[in-house]
Amino acid sequence: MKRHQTTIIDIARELNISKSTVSRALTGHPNVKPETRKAVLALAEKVDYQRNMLALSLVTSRSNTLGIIVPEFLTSFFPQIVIGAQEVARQAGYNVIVSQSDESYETEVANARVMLANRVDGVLVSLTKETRNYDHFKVFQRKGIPIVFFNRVCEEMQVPKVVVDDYEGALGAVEHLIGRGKKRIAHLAGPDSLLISRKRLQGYKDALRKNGLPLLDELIIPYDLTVEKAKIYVKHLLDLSEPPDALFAINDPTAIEAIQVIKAKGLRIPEDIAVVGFSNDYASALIEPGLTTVAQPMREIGKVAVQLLLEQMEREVTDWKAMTRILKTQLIVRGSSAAAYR
Amino acid sequence: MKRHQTTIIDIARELNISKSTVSRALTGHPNVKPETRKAVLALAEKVDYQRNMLALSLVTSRSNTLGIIVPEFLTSFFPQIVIGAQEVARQAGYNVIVSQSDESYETEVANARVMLANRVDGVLVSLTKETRNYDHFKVFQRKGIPIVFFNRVCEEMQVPKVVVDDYEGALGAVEHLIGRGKKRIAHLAGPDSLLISRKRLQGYKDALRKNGLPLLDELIIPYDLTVEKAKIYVKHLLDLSEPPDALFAINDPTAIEAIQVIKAKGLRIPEDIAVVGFSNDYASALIEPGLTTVAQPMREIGKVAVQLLLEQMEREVTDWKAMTRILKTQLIVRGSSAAAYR
DNA sequence: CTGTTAGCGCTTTCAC
DNA sequence: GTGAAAGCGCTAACAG
Repeated sequence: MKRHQTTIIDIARELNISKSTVSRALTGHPNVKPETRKAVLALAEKVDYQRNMLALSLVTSRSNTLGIIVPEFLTSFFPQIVIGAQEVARQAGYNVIVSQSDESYETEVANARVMLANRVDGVLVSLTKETRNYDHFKVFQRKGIPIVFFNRVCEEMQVPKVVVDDYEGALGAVEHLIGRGKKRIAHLAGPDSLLISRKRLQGYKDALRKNGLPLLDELIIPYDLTVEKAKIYVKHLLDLSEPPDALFAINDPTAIEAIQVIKAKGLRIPEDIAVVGFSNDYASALIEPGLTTVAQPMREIGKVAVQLLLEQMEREVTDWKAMTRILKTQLIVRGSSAAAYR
Repeated sequence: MKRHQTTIIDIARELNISKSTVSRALTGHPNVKPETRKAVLALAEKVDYQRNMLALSLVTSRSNTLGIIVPEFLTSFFPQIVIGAQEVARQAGYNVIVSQSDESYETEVANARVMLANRVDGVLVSLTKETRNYDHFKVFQRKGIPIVFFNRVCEEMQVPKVVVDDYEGALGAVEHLIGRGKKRIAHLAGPDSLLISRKRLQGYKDALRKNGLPLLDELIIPYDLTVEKAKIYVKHLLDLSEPPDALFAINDPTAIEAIQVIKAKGLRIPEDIAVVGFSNDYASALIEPGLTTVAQPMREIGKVAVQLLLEQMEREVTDWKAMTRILKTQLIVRGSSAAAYR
């Protein structure tokens, strides 16, 4: 089915002028007689003319589009970041293509191809938990297309990154638990491939160390971030001969799952076992008890990432700034760690 | 900053053949000598050649892109639909551009423009709660670009629509409450502009009527779906001289807000007042008590919508099928309406 | 102020 | 099997 969309040629013919003049009138070029401009604008409006961005992109070799690749879309975390990103992008006159990789490396590679084929002017990326090879992103660098990582960043690439202070956040969260008198604090950690996992783990470890608590291997469980595994490992922890009296989870979905398991087992939160999560997802204020968590400024992450991207786009190709912007987190104390907050 | 991306001309020059041949080799045209093809493919791979979809789109006047316009991105509802939609779109070889309108009519109009300018081959739309004028979507029809509405549909346009059975869902939910012995059932309804609001309201009314319960105006409160208003109206209901013994909310965020307010007031759920929501958002299983709700098949909605869109795209322009696909809902009973389920 | 021309990267006749 | 040429819709010199 071949459609014919109205073009500047149609308008030119109708008005007996050249298409250049129509183009100029439409783009606000100064050198156009007011009446001519008025006539063009009126006709364009009348026939629902929409400038063909594809053709424009071809001639300017800029698509005016930014790509965003996120690992998943299940909780509100990444959608919130996308909202922030879209806001800044739109203000700067850019469209946004979003694709989610379903935590699959293959899909991520395919998504990167799509972005490339659609000639995005820049791309924002948060990696899947599977990604260990970054060739599909290095291509962007080679082609001079700016790339900015956020949240789940690629360490080996020298490009701008936006993260939160995972180490500080984790440290503060665990010290908070220690402050509530907890002594056997377990950590459900993320996969070692993700930098956020390692940073948060480090924060956990240093918090224990600083406060003279022993670091017990049996209380540190790295896992793959799936709900099913979370459930299994929490059960495992509770069944230890000497179970933990607190649990610091790598993220909120995990912490929430933990709370369900703990409650099902008839234990009291936070008296028997306290729980702290990470991110302050929408759901964390809703569960019972409320989840104490390290809040991340989601929208801000999206905004800053786009700003960094726009800055890169105005630069020369070779001049990559590999700075990392670290945003602050904030501990939000709720009932899962402090009975008074119930 | 002008970048040079590798083109078929570069490859042709390198191999001393014409760009036509390169094009043929790349697209799998039969009339290419095997060796030539092999050489082209090898070089393309080596230089990270990515076919420029913009140029392709220009010549084929198809962008291979579908647009999705959703009203918001705050809960998991629309993101889930997007996931389903992307899945089917990808399988059919289409990319997806997503934009969210922030429940703002203005933004929706802008988003529609973007889709048009980017020459999407088809568009999926769910309206904002503000939208009363549909000119920005009628343009698609006039230009012969297929459009499919889902969830929040436009009644006055003769195009395919995907909805769930809001009437049946609401009816079943309210009858469930009646079955639990509730007699003064309030309804926090959505704005009258949305068909889903009216359908669900109708289901509510008919359920009361069928069961010989009075229809009380003071117990029906249409509102604008904001969290703040939800809170105010729930408080208002609880302060009535004769407060309701159950609450049917237009959606889950509203129901969840209601539960918070009711608990804060020290009333028991479901004994003093039962609550039922709509959609089965991620959070509804997490709150305490669990929220009884009318589950919608989110991913399925996205999938079916894209299927309908693809069907339209294979048709002649004029031949619009205005069928409405109605998907089934399922009542999920949890503690907010039935103590036994706690 | 306006028209003419060239060209962005690609596919697609039409020749050979 | 391959090349030459035209054209998708638009902008950007270059002339007038």
